[in-house]
This record gives sequence, C-alpha cells and structure tokens, in this order.
Amino acid sequence: MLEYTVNVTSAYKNPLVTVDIAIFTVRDDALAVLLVQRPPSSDDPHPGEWALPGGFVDIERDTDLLACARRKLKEKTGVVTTYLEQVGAWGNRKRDPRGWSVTQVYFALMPSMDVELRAGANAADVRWAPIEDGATGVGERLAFDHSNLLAFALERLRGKVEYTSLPAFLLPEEFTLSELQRAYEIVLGRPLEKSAFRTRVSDAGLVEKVPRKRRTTNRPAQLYRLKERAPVYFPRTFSPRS
Amino acid sequence: MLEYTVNVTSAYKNPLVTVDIAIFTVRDDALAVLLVQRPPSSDDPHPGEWALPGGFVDIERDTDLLACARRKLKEKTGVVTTYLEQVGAWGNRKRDPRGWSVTQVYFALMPSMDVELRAGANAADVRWAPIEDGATGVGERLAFDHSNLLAFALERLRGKVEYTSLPAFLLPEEFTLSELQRAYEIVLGRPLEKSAFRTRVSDAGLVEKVPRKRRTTNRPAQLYRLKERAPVYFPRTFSPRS
DNA sequence: TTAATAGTGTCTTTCAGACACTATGTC
DNA sequence: GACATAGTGTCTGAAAGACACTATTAA
Repeated sequence: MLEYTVNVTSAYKNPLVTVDIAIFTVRDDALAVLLVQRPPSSDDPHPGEWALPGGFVDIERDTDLLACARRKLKEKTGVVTTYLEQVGAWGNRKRDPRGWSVTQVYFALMPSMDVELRAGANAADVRWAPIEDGATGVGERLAFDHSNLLAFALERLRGKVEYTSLPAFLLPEEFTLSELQRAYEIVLGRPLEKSAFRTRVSDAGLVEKVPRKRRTTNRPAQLYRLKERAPVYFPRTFSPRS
Repeated sequence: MLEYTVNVTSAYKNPLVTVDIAIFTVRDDALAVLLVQRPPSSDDPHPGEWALPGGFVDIERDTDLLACARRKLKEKTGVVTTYLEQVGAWGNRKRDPRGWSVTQVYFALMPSMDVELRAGANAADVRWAPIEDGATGVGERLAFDHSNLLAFALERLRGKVEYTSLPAFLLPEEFTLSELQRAYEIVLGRPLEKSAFRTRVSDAGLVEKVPRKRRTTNRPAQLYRLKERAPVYFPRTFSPRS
C-alpha cells in the first residue's frame, strides 16, 4: 500500500484559501454591490467593518471552487441560478493578518427583485451599496483588500459589457429593450444611441419576443427574454477605445 | 492495490495551493509550450508523466502569487522579464490525489532564443512541445488535469490575440512587420491580410522603427520594436466572430 | 389633441477584407 | 533582367454613431 503522506510542515506552510464574491444588481437606477458587515466584536480580523461576502473554502462541503462560490451566494441572497464568473485570484503574505492567504474572486449578476438578504452566520448585517457612475467602488473603505478586489471585479464587468450581453443578467426574466439599454448605460456610465443599440441586440439574436407588453402611461413596449442562458458575444465593442 | 490515504492536510481543512504555468513560445514556425517530466519513481503522483511546470506556493519565499509564478518560470527557463498573465484558478477535491487542491494558472510568452531549459529539482526532463494548428493542446495526455489547464490557457491566448499585441511578446526585441504578422498567424491558426494588418499595427502605435534592417536574399525589411512594455488593445477584433 | 415613450430609416464614419499595385534588395 | 519579399493604394462591405422621423398608447 502506497501512502502519500503530506508532511505536516508542508501542510502548515500552505496558504489559507478563501472565495470572495462581488454580487451586483441594479437598484434605484444605479449599479449596487452586496456588502456584509463583519461581527462587531470577535477574534476575527476587521470586526464591524464592511466587506464582500466570502470566506474559507470548506473542503468537506465544497466539491470545487464554483460550488463554494455558489454556496456563499446562496447563504447571503437565497439565489441559486445566476450569472457567476471568476475574476481572478489575489494572494500574498499580508492581505490577511491570520497568514499568507489567497482569495478567489468571483462576480455575480442578478435581478434585485430576486433577492432576500440574509445576514446569516458570520455577518452582523447585509446591505446593497450603490456604486457611483465611473467610481471604482463604494463610498467607504472595505475590510482586508476588498476595496481593490471590488475595483477589479468592476473593471472586468465594465470591460465585458462593451461586447457581451452581461447586463441582461441584471434584469428580471422579461424586459423591454429600453430597460435593457438602460442596464447597459448604468453599468457603462454613459448614454448609448437607441437605434444602434437595438440593431446590435437584434442582429446578435440575443433576445426573443414574448407575447406580452409592458403598459405604462404611454405607448406599451414589447417584452423580450433571453434566447440563451449563456452570455452572447458581440462582434465589436460599443465604441472604439483608442 | 494502490490506495491514497485520506491526506493529512484534511485535518487542517484547507486546500493545497499550487501555481502552474503554460509557457508559450514560437519555434520552428509553430506555437510550442514548455513541458516538464515528473520524476520517474518517487512518492509524488504521476511519476514519469509530462506536465506544465509548477508546484506549491512557498509561503516563506514567495511574497505573492505573481512572485511565485516568476520564481517557477525562472527555475525552468532562466527568463525573468516576460509577459505573464493569470488565466484563472481551478480547484476541487479530485484533481490531486494528495487532497483538495487549487491551482492558479498563468501563461507566459517569450522569444524562444531567450530560453535555456533547465530541468532543475523536481523534474526529470524539460522540452518544448509543439501545438498543432487549432489543437487544444499537445499530442499527449498530461499529468493531473494539466491537459485541461493548457486548453484554457490556449483559449485565453488565442482570444486575446484577436484584439491585443500579445504575439509581439513571442518575438525577440527587434522584429520585422512580416515576422510580427507571422506570429499572429501562428497563434490564430489562420492567415491575415497584409495590408489590413499593417494599417492596424501602425494605427495602434504599437511599434517604432529602429535604424536597422533585416537583410535576406531580397528586399531588406525595416526592423521595429515595441513602443510600450505593456500590451496594446486594438479597437476591434481581426474578424467579427458572429 | 397632447405628452411620452416605442420603434424605424437614412446618412455618415470607421475600419477590416480583398487584391492589385509599386519598391527595393539579391542573384 | 528575373525573382522574391517589402510595403502601399484603392475599392468594397459591415457595423456603429448621429439624428430625424413615424407609431401607439394613456390621459
């Protein structure tokens, strides 16, 4: 019988591994990110400060990294099916006072109506924090290096919005094209031209009509839903960057 | 009967953390990736098999993840300054028989002339393995899940080549525009149109002339070098994908 | 009828694709 | 001069930007 006995020193020298998630939604006509407040007085670092939801990988419960991220997402929001994407990993000796640690950062997109916030264990409070147009984060400094992690997640999100259908995942299942355009504008922080936007969306085959209309105080708007669950990539970005 | 006892690290409930690197270069007019052979008989898993270079994060020596990747790169190739980018992280219970493990995958680009291969500790042999046009990896199956990791690294590389200057990092410091175009074609696996390519490169301000020419058996070609160390992003992809 | 938003058509601009053309070296 | 590769010019087509225009409902 062959044993792979990992020696104890090696185990000690292994970094800590966490998963942190930037959960985005659109609320009050603005992009918002979910924050949790760390327990006010405890042995954990940064008591009482606000942070991205996350925590240690549990090698008993989590079969893989994505499952770990989904578990944490569900614990805070109750939401299971949503868009979830890995942003990157940040690891060094100093980011966590408990030792050399690596965090796997994800971002999630969801319609705000789906969400029932739950503080749950390990969190004193939960809230949506708005992100100002063009800002790289929320108004306050977050625990650990989470302000930086949020800035990276935002940068990735804004970058991909230029050429993908990601903002559709911020909306409820059925939406009008004006609502979709508004979601793009909120994430990008700049207005888009209506005609070009609609041609682009329809050329990409992103959405399909549903036999309903949104009725307000004026002309009703056709409702659509996503044709595919997966994101769609457009042939070009919205406006050349250079 | 071969049995992997439940590893000691489980007791600490923390995953193992490794860094693996897909090091790419252009050799013999083809894209190639660096492989290392695992020691033929040892207590380590997958003896004698070929794998991407990598290994455990050393929390004593490595100040952060990038430093860890640079250390491993230098150990195998002697190269210090090169393009290095994080591709993503893969972690689950089964990928390493020693226990729940997470690997941070990077890819590196370098001119082949810079490289002096070194097997070093922990590796029986080192070699460049060519990647066929359009293939998702090398001809053989790699140790662990490294065939998958390589496929992801390749996908990322090919994707970014559509709209960035990355192939320039596969070339020596001075190069002709034809050589640059060839590097793009090798990575993309398809021919590009000369005129469009040159307009694009010059519009992007990617390169600058050096006062030398490459002399062969016909008209000499102007030599160029990168204007910036950092990659340049083009306003559009080479050819629309949809 | 008016207000308000939904939705379309047309012209322009930008840039890649195709391809022919000229330029400049070696032999 | 022949040949080979370097390098340019011109036309076309695809898709975004700008902006005016029409359509449809509630009140």
